[in-house]
Amino acid sequence: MAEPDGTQAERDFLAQYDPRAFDPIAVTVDVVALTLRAGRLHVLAVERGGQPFAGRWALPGGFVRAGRESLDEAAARELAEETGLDAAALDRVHLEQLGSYGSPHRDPRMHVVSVAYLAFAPGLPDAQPGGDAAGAGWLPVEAISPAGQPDEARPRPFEQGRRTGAYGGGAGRRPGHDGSGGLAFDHGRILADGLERARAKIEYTPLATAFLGESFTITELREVYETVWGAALHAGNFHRKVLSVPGFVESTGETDTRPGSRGGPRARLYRAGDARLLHPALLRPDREAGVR
Amino acid sequence: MAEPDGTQAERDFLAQYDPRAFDPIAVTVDVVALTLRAGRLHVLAVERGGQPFAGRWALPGGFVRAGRESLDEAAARELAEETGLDAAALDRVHLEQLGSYGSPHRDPRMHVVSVAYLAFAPGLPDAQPGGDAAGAGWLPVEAISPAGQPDEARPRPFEQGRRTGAYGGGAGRRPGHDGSGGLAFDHGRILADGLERARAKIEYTPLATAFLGESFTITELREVYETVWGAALHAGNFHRKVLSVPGFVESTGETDTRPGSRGGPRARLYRAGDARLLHPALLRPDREAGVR
DNA sequence: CGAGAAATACTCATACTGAGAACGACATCG
DNA sequence: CGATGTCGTTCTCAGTATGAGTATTTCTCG
Repeated sequence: MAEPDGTQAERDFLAQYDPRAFDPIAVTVDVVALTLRAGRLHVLAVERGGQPFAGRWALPGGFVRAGRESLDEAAARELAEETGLDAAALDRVHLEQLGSYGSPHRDPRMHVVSVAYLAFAPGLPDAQPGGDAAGAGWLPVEAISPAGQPDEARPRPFEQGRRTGAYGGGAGRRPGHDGSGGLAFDHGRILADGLERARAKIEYTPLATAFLGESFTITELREVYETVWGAALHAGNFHRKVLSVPGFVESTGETDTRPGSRGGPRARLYRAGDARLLHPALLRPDREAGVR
Repeated sequence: MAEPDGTQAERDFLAQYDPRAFDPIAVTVDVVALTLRAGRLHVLAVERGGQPFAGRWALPGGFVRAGRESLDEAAARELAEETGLDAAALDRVHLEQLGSYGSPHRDPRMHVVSVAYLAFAPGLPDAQPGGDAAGAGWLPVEAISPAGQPDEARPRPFEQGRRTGAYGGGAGRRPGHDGSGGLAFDHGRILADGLERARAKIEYTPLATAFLGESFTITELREVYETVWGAALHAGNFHRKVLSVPGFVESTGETDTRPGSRGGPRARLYRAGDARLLHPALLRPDREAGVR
């Protein structure tokens, strides 16, 4: 970048655009962090301590530290604070910018522009309250977002062994159940946008693997797609497709040691390949052609 | 939305996050407005009047009016100011959010978060300086953005009749030719992101028609794709494809009256259909599978 | 009028997709 | 232990989409 002509520029600028007088807009980052727990899609949420929306769930987020961090850094910091993950664990989390929300009255206190981020995380431990939040936890998305699940019904019965306790972490109370069922501010909208982005993104990128551990079976990968898309997929065709797309997954040469829950052979294990884009893409079933 | 408990909240908030002391971040919108002129992709740019980057080209943009407009409204306003279009003409312009840019020092004066928008416009009249810009004009993207054109070479000779004067509008000077060839601030990066988004977006949406007038020929539509993608397409296959995707275009029943430049029959005319998404999509040639 | 160019249509080989079936490994139940 | 059912994996087959090339007709230009 070129060097500015500091003094002169600064004088002009500040005279015309004094932040206090003309531009009292706050900038925050909010994170839609998604993970899979017990075969259901969950989103990280915090319980608001103060007004407005006290006691309601909200997306984790906070103010960008002016002059000291980029938006990406702010999002990573907020995510780390709320999940309690260290840098190494965060490395395995995919984090991308989702979009910005800046209606003048989305926050009743002042004009706040929020830059939303979307995160895909493998199964994570219970969240922990960070910052000024009263509690934090993973919420099943279909419990909050009207657009949480696509039009379809639930994918299939799907009962995995482990605990089904959905509200992990901090508080034992269950805020957000005030009838609206929604998140604070416009976070319901942000979540819906994040979910749509996630559904679209796993079509043409290998990011579905970001929901899984180091190694996984094709069936586990298929369950990620089924859960995120909310639709059942043909197991045989999915298998063929995944193995035929170059760089999607690579074999570890090993076989799953865990016994299948209801019989069947031990599945082979794979790890994420080196592709950044899937070609050809895995398209969602239906999509009802054009018009929608 | 629920009603805030104003007073208490406001006290807490302001105590902790006084805009002046803790959060002097300015919020702007910048617009990557693309159009086709003489078979080449052009971007709307303004010549900077003051420091920093005085005399350099930059994307049109400006501060969001706190408490008075949303980000979308601010972007539409900036675009209207710079192009001089009225509301009716703007209606035919596609405008969508591109992403936000917030590195602490992207503007040397202070921390500025810029929300970038992407606009697709049909051939427009010369731009007019609006606001504090010294000049405004449509610049051929390959003249500025290193990533302006995809890896490929120029699509094909392509010489259309009219004036090739690229720098329309305001000033007769040609700023930006200081050796770097780039735009001010990080606008080169924003432009590159906008171009990539545009290339991707015309794959699965009918937005290529937004670069054309009310009615157009299949060949004109193909030229949009060729220009944006920077690659020649097979005319016959393109024709078959466009007509086979439901809702992409619909026939007007009429035939082009203008004589072809170098012979050939009069082409049939079409208008944009009602599809929002193309299915199946029109994929860019090659894309070199996975890894990239 | 003849050459060349362009709009559109057609052909053919190949690739990808959805649906279904086959087969063998494994668990659980009786 | 054997019957029964589940599940991972592979195959087959038909329908559809794609890339490349060619044919036909209608123009303009010289």
